[in-house]
Amino acid sequence: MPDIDQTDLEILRLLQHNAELTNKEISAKLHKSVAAVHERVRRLKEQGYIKRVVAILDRKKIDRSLIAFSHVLLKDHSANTLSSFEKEVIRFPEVMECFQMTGTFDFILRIATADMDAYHVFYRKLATLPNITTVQSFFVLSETKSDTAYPL
Amino acid sequence: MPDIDQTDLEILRLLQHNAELTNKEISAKLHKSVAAVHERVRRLKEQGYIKRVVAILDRKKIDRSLIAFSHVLLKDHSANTLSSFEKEVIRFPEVMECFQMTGTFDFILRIATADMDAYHVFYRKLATLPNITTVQSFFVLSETKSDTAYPL
DNA sequence: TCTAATCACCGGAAAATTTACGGTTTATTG
DNA sequence: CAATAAACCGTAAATTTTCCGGTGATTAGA
Repeated sequence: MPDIDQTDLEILRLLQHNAELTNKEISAKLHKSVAAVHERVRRLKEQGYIKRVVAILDRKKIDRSLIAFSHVLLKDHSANTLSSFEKEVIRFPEVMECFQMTGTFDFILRIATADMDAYHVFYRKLATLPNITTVQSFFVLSETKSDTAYPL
Repeated sequence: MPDIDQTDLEILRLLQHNAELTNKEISAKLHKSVAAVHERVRRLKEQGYIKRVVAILDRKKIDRSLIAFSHVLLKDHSANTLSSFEKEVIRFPEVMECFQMTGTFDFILRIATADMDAYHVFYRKLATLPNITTVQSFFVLSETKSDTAYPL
Protein backbone atom coordinates (compact mmCIF):
# COMPACT_ATOMS: atom_id res chain seq x y z
CA MET A 1 0.00 0.00 0.00
CA PRO A 2 1.82 3.09 -1.25
CA ASP A 3 1.82 5.51 1.58
CA ILE A 4 1.53 9.26 1.51
CA ASP A 5 4.18 11.78 2.41
CA GLN A 6 4.31 15.03 4.32
CA THR A 7 3.27 17.08 1.30
CA ASP A 8 0.17 14.95 0.77
CA LEU A 9 -0.74 15.38 4.43
CA GLU A 10 -0.40 19.13 4.11
CA ILE A 11 -2.70 19.11 1.08
CA LEU A 12 -5.26 17.03 2.96
CA ARG A 13 -5.01 19.36 5.92
CA LEU A 14 -5.72 22.36 3.71
CA LEU A 15 -8.56 20.79 1.70
CA GLN A 16 -10.30 19.51 4.81
CA HIS A 17 -10.78 23.09 5.90
CA ASN A 18 -11.30 24.72 2.53
CA ALA A 19 -11.76 22.69 -0.62
CA GLU A 20 -12.19 25.86 -2.67
CA LEU A 21 -8.48 26.56 -2.60
CA THR A 22 -7.12 26.53 -6.15
CA ASN A 23 -4.13 24.42 -7.06
CA LYS A 24 -2.28 27.67 -7.53
CA GLU A 25 -2.97 28.78 -3.98
CA ILE A 26 -1.96 25.40 -2.62
CA SER A 27 1.18 25.31 -4.73
CA ALA A 28 2.20 28.70 -3.36
CA LYS A 29 1.84 27.49 0.23
CA LEU A 30 3.79 24.29 -0.41
CA HIS A 31 6.45 25.76 -2.72
CA LYS A 32 5.58 23.33 -5.46
CA SER A 33 4.37 23.77 -9.01
CA VAL A 34 0.69 23.81 -9.94
CA ALA A 35 1.17 20.62 -11.93
CA ALA A 36 2.71 18.79 -8.97
CA VAL A 37 -0.17 19.76 -6.70
CA HIS A 38 -2.69 18.82 -9.34
CA GLU A 39 -1.23 15.36 -9.75
CA ARG A 40 -1.15 14.80 -5.98
CA VAL A 41 -4.76 15.87 -5.48
CA ARG A 42 -5.81 13.66 -8.35
CA ARG A 43 -4.03 10.72 -6.74
CA LEU A 44 -5.46 11.42 -3.29
CA LYS A 45 -8.94 11.27 -4.78
CA GLU A 46 -8.26 8.25 -6.92
CA GLN A 47 -6.79 6.33 -4.00
CA GLY A 48 -9.74 7.22 -1.82
CA TYR A 49 -8.07 9.42 0.79
CA ILE A 50 -10.49 12.13 -0.27
CA LYS A 51 -13.88 10.48 -0.38
CA ARG A 52 -15.77 13.48 -1.62
CA VAL A 53 -16.05 17.26 -1.57
CA VAL A 54 -19.21 18.73 -0.11
CA ALA A 55 -20.83 22.03 0.81
CA ILE A 56 -21.51 22.47 4.51
CA LEU A 57 -24.71 24.41 5.13
CA ASP A 58 -25.74 26.59 8.02
CA ARG A 59 -28.36 24.33 9.53
CA LYS A 60 -30.22 27.12 11.31
CA LYS A 61 -30.71 28.92 8.01
CA ILE A 62 -32.32 25.87 6.50
CA ASP A 63 -34.57 25.24 9.45
CA ARG A 64 -32.78 22.49 11.33
CA SER A 65 -32.51 24.19 14.68
CA LEU A 66 -32.87 21.08 16.80
CA ILE A 67 -30.23 18.40 17.04
CA ALA A 68 -30.85 15.32 19.13
CA PHE A 69 -28.95 12.18 19.96
CA SER A 70 -31.15 9.14 20.34
CA HIS A 71 -29.97 6.00 22.08
CA VAL A 72 -31.77 2.92 20.84
CA LEU A 73 -31.96 -0.42 22.58
CA LEU A 74 -33.22 -3.42 20.63
CA LYS A 75 -35.09 -6.45 21.98
CA ASP A 76 -32.44 -8.88 20.81
CA HIS A 77 -29.27 -8.93 18.74
CA SER A 78 -30.00 -11.51 16.11
CA ALA A 79 -28.58 -10.77 12.69
CA ASN A 80 -32.11 -10.29 11.46
CA THR A 81 -33.13 -7.81 14.10
CA LEU A 82 -29.97 -5.77 13.67
CA SER A 83 -29.94 -5.61 9.91
CA SER A 84 -33.62 -4.91 9.53
CA PHE A 85 -33.36 -2.07 12.05
CA GLU A 86 -30.44 -0.64 10.11
CA LYS A 87 -32.24 -0.92 6.83
CA GLU A 88 -35.27 0.91 8.18
CA VAL A 89 -33.56 3.62 10.17
CA ILE A 90 -31.40 4.91 7.33
CA ARG A 91 -34.57 5.70 5.41
CA PHE A 92 -35.63 8.40 7.84
CA PRO A 93 -34.54 11.76 6.48
CA GLU A 94 -34.21 13.07 10.03
CA VAL A 95 -31.40 10.58 10.71
CA MET A 96 -28.08 12.17 9.77
CA GLU A 97 -25.97 9.47 11.35
CA CYS A 98 -26.45 6.04 12.82
CA PHE A 99 -23.81 4.03 14.67
CA GLN A 100 -23.98 0.62 16.20
CA MET A 101 -22.35 0.86 19.59
CA THR A 102 -20.75 -1.07 22.39
CA GLY A 103 -22.25 -0.66 25.84
CA THR A 104 -25.65 -0.34 27.41
CA PHE A 105 -27.53 0.49 24.22
CA ASP A 106 -27.26 -0.64 20.63
CA PHE A 107 -27.37 2.43 18.39
CA ILE A 108 -26.75 6.13 18.56
CA LEU A 109 -28.65 8.25 16.09
CA ARG A 110 -27.98 11.88 15.37
CA ILE A 111 -31.26 13.54 14.46
CA ALA A 112 -31.77 16.94 12.82
CA THR A 113 -35.21 18.50 12.82
CA ALA A 114 -36.78 21.93 12.67
CA ASP A 115 -38.04 21.88 16.25
CA MET A 116 -39.38 19.73 19.05
CA ASP A 117 -42.67 19.14 17.27
CA ALA A 118 -40.82 17.72 14.30
CA TYR A 119 -38.72 15.60 16.61
CA HIS A 120 -41.87 14.27 18.18
CA VAL A 121 -43.15 13.22 14.77
CA PHE A 122 -39.90 11.43 14.10
CA TYR A 123 -39.91 9.81 17.52
CA ARG A 124 -43.33 8.29 16.96
CA LYS A 125 -42.29 7.00 13.56
CA LEU A 126 -39.15 5.49 15.04
CA ALA A 127 -40.98 3.87 17.92
CA THR A 128 -43.23 1.96 15.55
CA LEU A 129 -40.27 -0.01 14.21
CA PRO A 130 -40.34 -3.63 15.41
CA ASN A 131 -37.92 -4.99 18.00
CA ILE A 132 -37.17 -1.67 19.68
CA THR A 133 -37.13 -1.83 23.46
CA THR A 134 -36.30 1.78 24.36
CA VAL A 135 -35.41 5.08 22.77
CA GLN A 136 -33.73 7.69 24.94
CA SER A 137 -33.50 11.21 23.56
CA PHE A 138 -30.95 13.88 24.39
CA PHE A 139 -31.08 17.38 22.97
CA VAL A 140 -28.31 19.76 22.03
CA LEU A 141 -28.34 22.98 24.01
CA SER A 142 -25.33 24.48 22.29
CA GLU A 143 -22.64 23.54 19.84
CA THR A 144 -19.24 24.02 21.43
CA LYS A 145 -17.25 22.51 18.57
CA SER A 146 -18.27 20.95 15.29
CA ASP A 147 -15.56 19.86 12.92
CA THR A 148 -15.42 17.63 9.86
CA ALA A 149 -11.62 17.90 9.63
CA TYR A 150 -9.31 15.42 11.26
CA PRO A 151 -6.08 16.88 12.61
CA LEU A 152 -3.16 15.45 10.58
CA MET B 1 -36.48 35.84 5.76
CA PRO B 2 -36.54 32.95 3.31
CA ASP B 3 -35.46 34.81 0.20
CA ILE B 4 -34.56 31.42 -1.10
CA ASP B 5 -36.61 29.65 -3.73
CA GLN B 6 -36.99 26.15 -5.09
CA THR B 7 -34.07 26.57 -7.48
CA ASP B 8 -31.78 27.61 -4.65
CA LEU B 9 -32.87 24.58 -2.66
CA GLU B 10 -32.06 22.32 -5.57
CA ILE B 11 -28.60 23.87 -5.86
CA LEU B 12 -28.00 23.36 -2.14
CA ARG B 13 -29.21 19.80 -2.43
CA LEU B 14 -26.72 19.09 -5.20
CA LEU B 15 -23.75 20.85 -3.63
CA GLN B 16 -24.28 19.16 -0.29
CA HIS B 17 -23.58 15.84 -1.97
CA ASN B 18 -20.99 16.93 -4.48
CA ALA B 19 -19.45 20.37 -4.40
CA GLU B 20 -17.25 19.55 -7.37
CA LEU B 21 -20.15 19.93 -9.77
CA THR B 22 -19.42 22.71 -12.23
CA ASN B 23 -21.86 25.50 -12.79
CA LYS B 24 -22.34 24.07 -16.26
CA GLU B 25 -23.40 20.69 -14.89
CA ILE B 26 -25.75 22.31 -12.41
CA SER B 27 -27.21 24.59 -15.05
CA ALA B 28 -27.96 21.58 -17.24
CA LYS B 29 -29.85 19.85 -14.43
CA LEU B 30 -31.85 22.96 -13.58
CA HIS B 31 -32.47 24.21 -17.13
CA LYS B 32 -30.88 27.55 -16.37
CA SER B 33 -27.90 29.38 -17.79
CA VAL B 34 -24.42 29.07 -16.34
CA ALA B 35 -24.50 32.74 -15.38
CA ALA B 36 -27.76 32.35 -13.47
CA VAL B 37 -26.40 29.41 -11.50
CA HIS B 38 -23.16 31.24 -10.83
CA GLU B 39 -25.00 34.24 -9.41
CA ARG B 40 -27.17 32.04 -7.18
CA VAL B 41 -24.25 30.08 -5.79
CA ARG B 42 -22.39 33.31 -5.11
CA ARG B 43 -25.42 34.63 -3.22
CA LEU B 44 -25.89 31.43 -1.24
CA LYS B 45 -22.31 31.71 -0.04
CA GLU B 46 -22.46 35.40 0.62
CA GLN B 47 -25.68 35.06 2.62
CA GLY B 48 -24.20 32.21 4.62
CA TYR B 49 -26.41 29.36 3.51
CA ILE B 50 -23.23 27.63 2.40
CA LYS B 51 -20.82 27.99 5.28
CA ARG B 52 -17.90 26.35 3.58
CA VAL B 53 -16.78 23.69 1.14
CA VAL B 54 -14.62 20.90 2.52
CA ALA B 55 -12.98 17.63 1.56
CA ILE B 56 -14.26 14.60 3.43
CA LEU B 57 -11.51 12.08 4.10
CA ASP B 58 -11.67 8.36 4.56
CA ARG B 59 -10.88 8.20 8.25
CA LYS B 60 -9.63 4.63 8.17
CA LYS B 61 -7.04 5.55 5.57
CA ILE B 62 -5.67 8.30 7.78
CA ASP B 63 -5.54 6.12 10.86
CA ARG B 64 -8.67 7.14 12.74
CA SER B 65 -10.25 3.73 13.07
CA LEU B 66 -11.84 4.28 16.45
CA ILE B 67 -14.77 6.58 17.03
CA ALA B 68 -16.12 7.07 20.53
CA PHE B 69 -18.87 9.10 22.10
CA SER B 70 -18.02 10.37 25.56
CA HIS B 71 -20.66 11.58 27.97
CA VAL B 72 -19.30 14.09 30.42
CA LEU B 73 -20.87 15.13 33.70
CA LEU B 74 -19.54 18.21 35.46
CA LYS B 75 -19.48 18.88 39.20
CA ASP B 76 -21.60 21.99 38.89
CA HIS B 77 -23.10 24.25 36.26
CA SER B 78 -21.77 27.63 37.14
CA ALA B 79 -20.92 29.83 34.19
CA ASN B 80 -17.28 29.49 35.10
CA THR B 81 -17.25 25.72 35.22
CA LEU B 82 -19.09 25.42 31.93
CA SER B 83 -17.09 27.92 29.96
CA SER B 84 -13.72 26.79 31.23
CA PHE B 85 -14.58 23.19 30.38
CA GLU B 86 -15.59 24.28 26.88
CA LYS B 87 -12.47 26.29 26.42
CA GLU B 88 -10.25 23.38 27.40
CA VAL B 89 -12.05 20.58 25.62
CA ILE B 90 -11.99 22.18 22.18
CA ARG B 91 -8.20 22.20 22.36
CA PHE B 92 -7.96 18.41 22.26
CA PRO B 93 -7.31 17.34 18.69
CA GLU B 94 -9.14 14.08 19.34
CA VAL B 95 -12.39 15.99 19.92
CA MET B 96 -14.19 16.37 16.61
CA GLU B 97 -17.42 17.64 18.15
CA CYS B 98 -18.65 18.83 21.48
CA PHE B 99 -22.26 19.58 22.40
CA GLN B 100 -23.76 20.80 25.60
CA MET B 101 -26.81 18.67 26.25
CA THR B 102 -30.04 18.45 28.14
CA GLY B 103 -30.56 15.41 30.32
CA THR B 104 -28.54 13.28 32.68
CA PHE B 105 -25.13 14.46 31.52
CA ASP B 106 -23.73 17.79 30.41
CA PHE B 107 -21.72 17.21 27.22
CA ILE B 108 -21.41 14.72 24.42
CA LEU B 109 -18.03 14.53 22.74
CA ARG B 110 -17.32 12.72 19.53
CA ILE B 111 -13.77 11.43 19.66
CA ALA B 112 -11.65 10.12 16.78
CA THR B 113 -8.46 8.21 17.52
CA ALA B 114 -6.27 5.59 15.90
CA ASP B 115 -7.14 2.84 18.37
CA MET B 116 -8.05 2.05 21.93
CA ASP B 117 -4.57 2.88 23.21
CA ALA B 118 -4.86 6.34 21.74
CA TYR B 119 -8.31 6.71 23.23
CA HIS B 120 -6.90 5.76 26.60
CA VAL B 121 -4.30 8.51 26.32
CA PHE B 122 -7.05 10.98 25.50
CA TYR B 123 -9.24 9.72 28.32
CA ARG B 124 -6.54 10.31 30.88
CA LYS B 125 -5.90 13.80 29.56
CA LEU B 126 -9.61 14.58 29.68
CA ALA B 127 -10.03 13.21 33.18
CA THR B 128 -7.41 15.62 34.53
CA LEU B 129 -9.60 18.61 33.66
CA PRO B 130 -11.06 20.22 36.78
CA ASN B 131 -14.73 19.94 37.71
CA ILE B 132 -15.39 16.71 35.87
CA THR B 133 -17.48 14.21 37.81
CA THR B 134 -17.74 11.34 35.36
CA VAL B 135 -16.84 10.41 31.81
CA GLN B 136 -18.70 7.55 30.19
CA SER B 137 -17.29 6.15 26.96
CA PHE B 138 -19.17 4.39 24.17
CA PHE B 139 -17.46 2.96 21.12
CA VAL B 140 -18.64 2.68 17.55
CA LEU B 141 -18.87 -0.90 16.32
CA SER B 142 -20.05 0.00 12.85
CA GLU B 143 -21.17 3.01 10.87
CA THR B 144 -24.65 2.42 9.52
CA LYS B 145 -25.12 5.90 8.12
CA SER B 146 -22.93 8.99 8.11
CA ASP B 147 -24.17 12.02 6.25
CA THR B 148 -23.22 15.69 6.20
CA ALA B 149 -26.12 16.59 3.91
CA TYR B 150 -29.48 17.73 5.20
CA PRO B 151 -32.46 16.60 3.17
CA LEU B 152 -34.09 19.66 1.61
C1' DT C 1 29.56 1.00 -11.00
C1' DC C 2 26.69 1.56 -14.69
C1' DT C 3 22.21 1.40 -16.83
C1' DA C 4 17.42 1.20 -17.04
C1' DA C 5 13.21 2.16 -14.98
C1' DT C 6 10.41 4.88 -12.02
C1' DC C 7 8.88 8.83 -9.87
C1' DA C 8 7.99 13.47 -8.64
C1' DC C 9 8.49 17.53 -10.61
C1' DC C 10 8.51 21.42 -13.93
C1' DG C 11 6.90 24.98 -17.53
C1' DG C 12 3.95 25.80 -21.12
C1' DA C 13 -0.10 25.03 -24.00
C1' DA C 14 -4.82 23.58 -24.62
C1' DA C 15 -9.31 22.95 -22.73
C1' DA C 16 -12.62 24.12 -19.52
C1' DT C 17 -14.50 26.85 -15.98
C1' DT C 18 -15.24 30.96 -13.41
C1' DT C 19 -16.22 35.56 -13.37
C1' DA C 20 -17.56 40.09 -15.21
C1' DC C 21 -20.57 42.75 -18.12
C1' DG C 22 -24.22 44.73 -20.99
C1' DG C 23 -28.64 43.94 -22.38
C1' DT C 24 -33.31 41.54 -22.23
C1' DT C 25 -37.19 39.47 -20.14
C1' DT C 26 -39.96 38.77 -16.12
C1' DA C 27 -41.81 40.03 -11.80
C1' DT C 28 -42.97 43.54 -8.30
C1' DT C 29 -44.85 47.65 -6.77
C1' DG C 30 -46.59 52.21 -6.22
C1' DC D 1 -49.95 50.81 -16.10
C1' DA D 2 -45.63 52.76 -15.89
C1' DA D 3 -41.44 52.54 -13.07
C1' DT D 4 -38.20 49.74 -10.73
C1' DA D 5 -36.07 45.82 -9.39
C1' DA D 6 -34.82 41.11 -9.93
C1' DA D 7 -33.56 37.20 -12.50
C1' DC D 8 -31.92 35.76 -16.52
C1' DC D 9 -29.20 35.28 -20.83
C1' DG D 10 -25.11 35.11 -24.09
C1' DT D 11 -20.60 36.66 -24.77
C1' DA D 12 -16.01 37.58 -23.62
C1' DA D 13 -12.17 38.07 -20.44
C1' DA D 14 -9.71 36.15 -16.60
C1' DT D 15 -8.44 32.25 -14.28
C1' DT D 16 -8.05 27.51 -13.42
C1' DT D 17 -7.82 22.80 -14.65
C1' DT D 18 -5.91 19.46 -17.37
C1' DC D 19 -2.68 17.59 -20.56
C1' DC D 20 1.91 16.89 -22.31
C1' DG D 21 6.82 16.37 -23.20
C1' DG D 22 10.94 16.72 -20.88
C1' DT D 23 14.38 17.05 -16.69
C1' DG D 24 16.62 15.56 -12.63
C1' DA D 25 16.62 12.53 -8.56
C1' DT D 26 16.20 7.97 -6.73
C1' DT D 27 16.14 3.08 -6.91
C1' DA D 28 16.82 -1.80 -8.65
C1' DG D 29 19.16 -4.85 -11.10
C1' DA D 30 22.89 -6.33 -14.23
